[in-house]
Amino acid sequence: MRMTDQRRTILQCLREVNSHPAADQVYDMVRKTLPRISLATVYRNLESMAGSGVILKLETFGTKKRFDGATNKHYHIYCVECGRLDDVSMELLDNIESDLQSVVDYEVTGHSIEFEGICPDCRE
Amino acid sequence: MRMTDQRRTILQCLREVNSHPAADQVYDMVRKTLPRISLATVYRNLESMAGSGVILKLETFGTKKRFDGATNKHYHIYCVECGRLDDVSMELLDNIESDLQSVVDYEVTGHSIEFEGICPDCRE
DNA sequence: TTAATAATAATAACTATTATCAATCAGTAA
DNA sequence: TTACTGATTGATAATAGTTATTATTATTAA
Repeated sequence: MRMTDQRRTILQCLREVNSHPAADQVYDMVRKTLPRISLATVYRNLESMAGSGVILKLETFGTKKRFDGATNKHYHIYCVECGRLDDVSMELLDNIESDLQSVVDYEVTGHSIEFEGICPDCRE
Repeated sequence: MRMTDQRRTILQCLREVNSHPAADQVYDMVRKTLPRISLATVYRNLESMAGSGVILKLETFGTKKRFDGATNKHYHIYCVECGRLDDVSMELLDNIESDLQSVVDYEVTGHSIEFEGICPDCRE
């Protein structure tokens, strides 16, 4: 994988926020540095970096895919009012995968937990 | 909410399978009984029934929304190879919501756990 | 320096879903 | 029963998010 300006800038943007932006939001951020970048380039690179494990792709909230510059596994909470997504500082439940493995025919390879709720702002 | 043939048939189809079909799969099933039903009607009714709690909408796997005729809360496991989605018989972790509530500013209203893995068929 | 390869920008195409709207229907009330 | 009225329908256009295509540009290897 070649390190292009576009790829470097996308990664930089993702790493300097602690939100979990969708592709169009990353596009807006990156355009401040590279105004001529194509939206397709953003999608392409987010996808390939997620594939190689450099970033994390979150397919679990709302309709858009979200991306996360932090690759350490953690859980999330999602605001049902505004779509805001925050990290949750809760220790991982590692044992539930092996618990499940003993009762299911699948080969269990992972799990994720999403909480939902109403964020401080939306509670007025 | 008026009880139309369309609505009744959609609900019936959902209840008689234990898979978690997406809208287009529901459409295919329903058309065996009502060949002239519109895809939009299927979407419309799935959405309204999910809104009123008659069925469950699962927004968490892949790109399509999945629907579940069973409304009792339970966890799921998703095959990363073929997209198959199965119920998991594991007791609900009710306490994790209150655990989280004490460390987060959100008003926590729910949680879901998704496991992923490789289903028996895809392991060959 | 040239040939091969990879990545890009622009945009067309695609998939899933939602909105629009005239026609029809279900449920009630006479 | 029949008439009424708003809910629902089918057909289809529109939209949102994403992916594919393609000609062009940049990088690497020979």
